[in-house]
Amino acid sequence: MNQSESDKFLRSHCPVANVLDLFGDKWTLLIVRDLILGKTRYSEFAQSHEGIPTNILADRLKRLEMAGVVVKKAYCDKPIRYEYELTGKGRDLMPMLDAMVAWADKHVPGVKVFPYFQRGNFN
Amino acid sequence: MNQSESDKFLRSHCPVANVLDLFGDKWTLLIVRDLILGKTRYSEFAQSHEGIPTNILADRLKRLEMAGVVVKKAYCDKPIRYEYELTGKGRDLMPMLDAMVAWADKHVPGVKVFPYFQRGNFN
DNA sequence: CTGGTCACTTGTTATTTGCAAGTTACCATC
DNA sequence: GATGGTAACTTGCAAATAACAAGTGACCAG
Repeated sequence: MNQSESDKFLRSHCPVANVLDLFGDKWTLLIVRDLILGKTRYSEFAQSHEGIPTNILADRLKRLEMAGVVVKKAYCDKPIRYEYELTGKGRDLMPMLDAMVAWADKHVPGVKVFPYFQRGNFN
Repeated sequence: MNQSESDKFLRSHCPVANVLDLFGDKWTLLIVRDLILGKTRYSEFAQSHEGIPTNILADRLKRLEMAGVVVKKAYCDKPIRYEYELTGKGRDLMPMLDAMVAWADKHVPGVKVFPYFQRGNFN
């Protein structure tokens, strides 16, 4: 999708709205979180505690790939198997996740911040 | 809602998942954005460029109020009219919005960062 | 008493989600 | 070589959610 094409579907030129167009749902950023935590495979994402439905997972991975946030590579030829990893664009989401973790840590009772996300690990 | 009650509905103890349970949709953070930009009334939120449907707006304001992110006050008795404003918990979302703005500014072509959100205005 | 504003609510249709099951392509064991 | 298992998906369908249009109630102004 080039810029003029994608422009046709922009809700607005607001940066917040544009982030929400890609990440504004209950699952997409959980996949990004898993990628940051070192997971790379479909089955690993599917096994995360929140229990993402597999059709949603496949759809979100496709969208993230199209958006250039992740890349899909074959890690095995026979049988063909894939792994996913964050691009630079994807890794640049870390400050956003960091801010989310900080907010939840302060305001949501009962959350457990896993070590990787503890404040200071992002930059 | 007390903690034991809310715990029953937690998808997980992950901070990211908890933020998404409240803000993981296409509209909620746009209302927060508008509040940060100084808007306070239902009609002002409804007039924002993205065109939020009014039933969604009413629903999201209710959820934000229940979550303690905004407070609703009468600014007029006859006829009774309300205005909304962010609580401390709501203002603490600013680093998250800031990170979203920074990401979009860097990675989404065609976004226009309004002055209030320019890097350095948050703290 | 007619028209207009504000803050919603209601009804209906369209879209998205959630869940279960099925598929394809292999490898490993009996 | 039949049975079972894993990985990475896809498909079908019911249920939940969202979008759009219209309606409501309480006022105020001319």
